[in-house]
Formats: sequence, structure tokens, C-alpha cells
Amino acid sequence: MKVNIYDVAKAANVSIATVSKVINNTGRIGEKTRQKVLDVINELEYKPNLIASALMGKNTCTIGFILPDLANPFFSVLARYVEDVASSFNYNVVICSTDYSTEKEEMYVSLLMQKNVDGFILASGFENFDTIKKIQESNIPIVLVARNAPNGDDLNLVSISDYDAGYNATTYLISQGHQNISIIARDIWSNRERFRGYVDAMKNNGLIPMNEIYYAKESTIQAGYNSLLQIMEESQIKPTAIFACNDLMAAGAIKSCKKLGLQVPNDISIIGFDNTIITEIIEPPLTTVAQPQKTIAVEAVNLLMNAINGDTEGRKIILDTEIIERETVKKIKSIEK
Amino acid sequence: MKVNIYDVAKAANVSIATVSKVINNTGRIGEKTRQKVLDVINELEYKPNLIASALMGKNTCTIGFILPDLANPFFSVLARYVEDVASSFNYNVVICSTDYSTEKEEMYVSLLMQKNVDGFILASGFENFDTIKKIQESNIPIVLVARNAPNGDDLNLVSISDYDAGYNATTYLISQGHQNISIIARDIWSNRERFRGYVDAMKNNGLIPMNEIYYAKESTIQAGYNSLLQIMEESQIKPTAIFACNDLMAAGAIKSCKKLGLQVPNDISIIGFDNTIITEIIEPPLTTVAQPQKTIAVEAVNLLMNAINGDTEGRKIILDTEIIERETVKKIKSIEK
DNA sequence: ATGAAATCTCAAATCATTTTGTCATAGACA
DNA sequence: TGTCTATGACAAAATGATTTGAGATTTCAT
Repeated sequence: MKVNIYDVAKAANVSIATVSKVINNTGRIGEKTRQKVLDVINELEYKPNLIASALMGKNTCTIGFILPDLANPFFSVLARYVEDVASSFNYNVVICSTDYSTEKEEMYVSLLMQKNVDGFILASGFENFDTIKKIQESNIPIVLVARNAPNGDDLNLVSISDYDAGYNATTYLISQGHQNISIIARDIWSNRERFRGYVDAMKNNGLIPMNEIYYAKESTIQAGYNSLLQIMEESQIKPTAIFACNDLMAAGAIKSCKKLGLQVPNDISIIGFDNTIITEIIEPPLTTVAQPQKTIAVEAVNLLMNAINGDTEGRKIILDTEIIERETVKKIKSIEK
Repeated sequence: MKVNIYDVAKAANVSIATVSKVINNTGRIGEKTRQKVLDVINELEYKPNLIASALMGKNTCTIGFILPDLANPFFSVLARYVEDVASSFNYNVVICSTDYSTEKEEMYVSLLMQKNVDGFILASGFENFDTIKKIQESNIPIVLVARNAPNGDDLNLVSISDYDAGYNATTYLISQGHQNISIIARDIWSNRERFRGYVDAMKNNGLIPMNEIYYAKESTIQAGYNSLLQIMEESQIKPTAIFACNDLMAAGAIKSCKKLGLQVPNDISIIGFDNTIITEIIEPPLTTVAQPQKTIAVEAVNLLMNAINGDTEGRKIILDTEIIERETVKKIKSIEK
């Protein structure tokens, strides 16, 4: 049925070793045999079986991309970029959504390791570091994305500084005259860091952080909606500005503002995070903290390819974020000290 | 380094054949040896190399999902569902975005075939049917999604009836009193069908289709934006309603309405397609034609799994769409006949 | 105790490739 | 003409699993 290297060898009157060599451009091959083999390959439309080739220790030309949720616009466009860059290296990417579940992380990693993927891009939480360790022990290259390395490990990493981004977003709100600022965050690494930045920015400006709670249970519109409701209910002093740790939650917050009869940005300002497509669609257009998604993808895949090709040095690339001013944050005069 | 079946066999004092049997639960194995082998497997943390196993003709437990654009919310959530269902069968999915390019389609399919994927879910255009034929010739199962089969082929298929959906959407607008209805579509299969439905619905109601042009060059917000501008510029009689063939384009159309000073739905009504997250976020909330994404994913993967397990019959599953009424379509009294 | 039958285990072949060390051929030179 | 050296091609081993037919062991009845 399917033509294999033996068929080619037979048709070209050479041995399979010779065929293998012309395919891989290795060793010494006479020009005439080389040409003959190539002709036969074309004629028979021979395509090497990559499974067999992988079994011999060659690359599978497949990487695993483990992320929290492909349905989240931030990750889906990131995935698209990753896919494009990987494809330019002739690589495929298998995408796995974990919902931040450590069990799923473990299970997907384990399965992909059995399938001999050449490397991993990890954008999920991986609070259980054992899973990462297991990959490292097998000497499979890793690039961490949108997450920081816990220790001074030799891990590759491409990320923003979530702490700085949180600090800057908060400082920005303060610079617009806001003093009562609340945060909608979730108990995951990136949000914790942004939260830290928020707290420090508040304190450094002589303000007290309004909450210390991770209101959001998920990174969804619904979670943002609920969180804002809860904040408004629980707070003695009502916030004039909300820092939502992603655009989805910001959208939810805006929704519940509407429900509460609060006008954005006149009654309450909101800043999001990620600069997803949502920001352009929502009304009013959402001010947000932009991550350089394309650059993240490019750097991550490049790092991974280098690692796959033997570069063992762990590199950390920290990229800058940028506040994109749209229409959900209003400059106010502070009313009370 | 890595422990293989020989290591297990040696440690358990049995042959590799025995080990293989206990792993796969085939043949007859004595309970005592069986237990001993299992113990050793646990102790050594042995995981079978799926590459080797695939080389022997076993499944790779990987499917290829070829779609137009992972960054498009419709496809990213579809992909997420597909991934989840596939994962419940212990399958991974490698996702490939084609941008409707037949070259990319061909290239991805070819590459994945070399990697022995067990099956394909095809949601891209595949205007060049040769690519699909090539897969069929290799007896690799296929499920077509969001696309119809051209001939009475024995292909598996899960889809909506785009013609009916287009017909119904248009009829709905007409039922709301609209007579001057324009369509924003793109020259791809699904949109052509919806366009056909639009044309027939207009004619059957004694109305004349306002345009016969595929205004949109892409399925993006920008394309929707441009299309509406163009429609308004070119039309003698201005439409009171727009049927946009996806939510993204509908969002773009709404955007340009705002720019033109047109109020939605008071000055102009808009209906979208897909019922993506966009519909909830945009202001006003978008009336749209909903596709049962989750069901599509479930049925598609199930069909594929059946096919992988030997069911050769080509089944066609056509699912119903539903018009979700939100706030972008206004009931009007027809002013002129 | 012996034979047949049932149960279990194993050696060897197979899958499609890569790779290494060996061998054959051709050309160059004496 | 005979020897030496490149050059290029090949045979065989290896990768890590599955599978089959044959052989070994146990069980049971006679």
C-alpha cells in the first residue's frame, strides 16, 4: 500500500542506506545515484514515515503547548501565533487546556512525553513543580510562558513582569486621581503578582489597598460580574476604580456596573489586562494593559527551537507591557483625602 | 536512561512478550506473573513508548484538527470542545490554522499523514478536493465540520445547514418588517450557502436581494467594518437591516454604524452568526444565529472515534441552528412597499 | 504413573527508519 | 601490469514496541 524506503531502494537499485542518505543529505553519495534516487522518490511520491524516523531518535517535530484554556481569547491568539512560528520551523503543536488543574497538567505532560514531543511550552499554572521537574529529568526542553520561574532554575522563560504591570496599572489609576481602587484577581501566579504590584503601588502612594481577597474563582466574564457585585456589597467606601486582572473579568465587571446603574467611566473606572479583542468590542472601549503576544510567541518558540538544537542555557526574557488608554478610565479630582 | 520493555522484562524475570501482554491485557497470563510484572512496572515507573507502539501499527492516539483560524473565537471555542472530547478518549489533537489557504491545507495534511495521525477533523475550506481525496486514499478517517460534502461521498460530516440558517435569518429580519436587507458575506463555502439562503428568502417574500457581492475579504472585524461602509456608499436605497455572516463582521458593522452616526437598532438592524462571546460583550447585545458548538464537537469526535475503530459508513449529521434574539434587531413598520 | 489437555511463557519476526563499519570499485601512480 | 588510495554503496545492528506459533509446564483423569 504505502511506499516505504525499501520500495524506493528496490526501484532505484540501491540499498536503503543509500536512500536514507540522500533524504537526509548525510554521508557521501555519488551525484548520479543521488539523482536517480531523487527521481524515484518523486515518481513514487515517497514520504518518509516520521514515526519510524522518530523511533531512531530523530525529532518528532512536534511540541506540546499546555495552557489553561484555549477558549480564552488571550490564549487562543497566543496559540495561533505559536502555531504560526512553529510551523515556520516545520513543527506541529498539540494544544492542551488544563483549566489550571494540576491533575490535567500532569496527565497531559505525561502523555506527550510518551509520544516523544521535542519540547514543551508551558503556559498553565504548574503550581505543582514536580511535573516540570519530571520533564527536565527527561531532558526535554521547556519554555515557560506567562509565568515566572520560582527559583533560580535553568529554565527558559518568556514573560512580562506581572508585578510591574500590576504596579503600573495601579499607579496609572492613581495618577488619574483615583484613591479608592479595588482589584479583581484570581488565585493564580500571574494574578498574585499583579496583586502584589497593586498593593505596593497603593502603599507607596499613601493609600490603603481596598481588598486582600481573590474575588474571582475563574477567569471569566461571569467571575468578573460576580466579583464586582461582591465588592460593591462588601465595601464601606465604594471604589472609584477597578483593576481587573484580565479583559474577560473587566467585561464582566462592566456588565454588572450596567446592572447596578453605574456608568463607566463616569461613576466608576475600569482597567483590564491582556488587550484582547474584547477591548475593541466592548462599550465603552476598554482601557487595558497590553501584553506583547506576538513577541511572546516568537521568542518562546525561538527559545524552544534553540533548546531542541542543543542550547542548554536557560534564558529569561522579560517583556514590557503597555497601558492602552481607551475610554473606561476617567480622570477625576480626588474628593476626599 | 529511560526504562523500556526490556528493562521491565529483565527485572521481572519474564520475556518482553509477557510484559507486552500484561500491558495490553491480551492473551493468557498467570495471575502471579501478571502481578509481578505490574509491580515492576510501577516500581520502575515504566511508560510504554508510544512511538514504537505506533510503528507496530497501533494507533497514535492523535488527531489533526484543521481549521481556518484559531484566533477566531468561533473556532477557538470549537477547538476547546474538540480537545475536551478527544481527551476523554485519551487522544491529543494537533491544531492547524490554514487561513483558508489551499497550500497550507495541503501542507498540514501531508505533514500529519507522515506522522500517522489516526484521523482528521476538517473545518477549513478545502476548495481543492484533492487534499481530501489524498487522505481518503490512505484510509485515514475524516470528519468534515462546518462545511458540506460536495458530492454524495461516503464522508462523515457534522454541520449545520448553512442554507437554511441563511434563509431563516433573512426570514426573521423580514418578519420584523425589514425589506431592504443587505448581506455581508465572504467567498467561502459556508457564507456562499448562507448567501443562497438569503437570496431565496428575499425572493420568496417578493423582495429583491440588495447585493450579490461578497463584500468581505476576510472574516474579521475590520472586514465587517469596511463592508458596511462600502454597502452604505454603494446602495441607492439604504438597507434597514444587515445580515452579517459571522459575529466578528457584525461587530465591525456595528462599529462603522457608530462611526456613521447610525444607531443600532433604531436606524439599522444587524444580525450576526455563530453566537460567540462577542454577542454578550458588544453593545447593544447582538442578535445572532447560534450554532450548537458543543454538540458539533461531541458528534464530530464521536464519529471520528467510530471511524477509527473500523466503522466505515459515512454519516452525515446536520444540526439545527437557533436565532438568539438580543437587541440589535428592531421590529419596524414597513414604510414603503 | 502415564497420557492428554489446558494453560502459560518465550523466541523470533516485524514495523520503517538511521547509522556504522566494512567492502568493492575505479582511478592514479609507479 | 600491479598496488594503493579514495570514493561510494551496502549489510547489519539498533530503536522499542506487538504478535504469532511453538514449546514448556501444569492440571487432571485414567
